[in-house]
Amino acid sequence: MRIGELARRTAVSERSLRYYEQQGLLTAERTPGGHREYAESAVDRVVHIQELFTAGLCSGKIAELLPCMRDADGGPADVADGRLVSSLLVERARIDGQIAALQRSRDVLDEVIEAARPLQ
Amino acid sequence: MRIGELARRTAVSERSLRYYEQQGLLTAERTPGGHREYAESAVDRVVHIQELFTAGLCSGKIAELLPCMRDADGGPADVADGRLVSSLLVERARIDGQIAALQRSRDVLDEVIEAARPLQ
DNA sequence: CTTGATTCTGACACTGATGTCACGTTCTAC
DNA sequence: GTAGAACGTGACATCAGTGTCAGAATCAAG
Repeated sequence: MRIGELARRTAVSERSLRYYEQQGLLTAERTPGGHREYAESAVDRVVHIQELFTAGLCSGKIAELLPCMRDADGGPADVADGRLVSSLLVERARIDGQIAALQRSRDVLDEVIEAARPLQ
Repeated sequence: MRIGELARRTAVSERSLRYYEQQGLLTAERTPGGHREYAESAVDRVVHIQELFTAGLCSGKIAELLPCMRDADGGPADVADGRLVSSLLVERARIDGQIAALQRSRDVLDEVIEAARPLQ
């Protein structure tokens, strides 16, 4: 499929898809004229990329991580080395902290929302 | 206490504390010479602010929210109106989605980390 | 009073993903 | 082959919080 369709199907802008490619997160064949031609599996991959971005990983980390992920079509192409694992452990701790902060914040929001309920 | 001590006790830079004040998130008395003098409760407040920032709220939303929060020293100074409540419900939904994404990402990380375990 | 640490304001830089615009090329369907 | 949609690249802008620096003023202690 081409970039327009991929953008539509993933709800990610064409701009971002090109950026992902530039960062080494996403690859595409090219038509003779130079247009990108994506495999079907690109949809899943873009979803994964978005999730990891949402989780606060930067593109560099995602680029290291992706080859080690079990893709929709097949097993992982690579296994993390020690350096990557230790950096992933750091990310994992950060994510845990962020989940905790989000839950606390959600509780705060709930409290404020609940306090306003009688007035609604 | 002064800004240096507050920065030390909250592990937030002086730069950020001044920024919080500029955004209306934090207030301070001033010495005759113009130096900021913080109340003891500022520590808790900064912690709250940081949590909300971590949760992805922008300073504007935090500024609206803070007066409605139960502070360490006393009840909420204000109650959210309908407009604020509905915007908080949007934030809440966003936070829920973000927690879910973080958990999925953490699972992905765990999978990659686990796959590399035998090699450690 | 003097000295050194702290604080003040203001300005500019950065980060990193994304938006947007310009201008040229390719594709598709008639 | 031609019109219009879709795509290509490159450049610059944006956001929001934070870092950093300069130069001046204040504070606390000797």
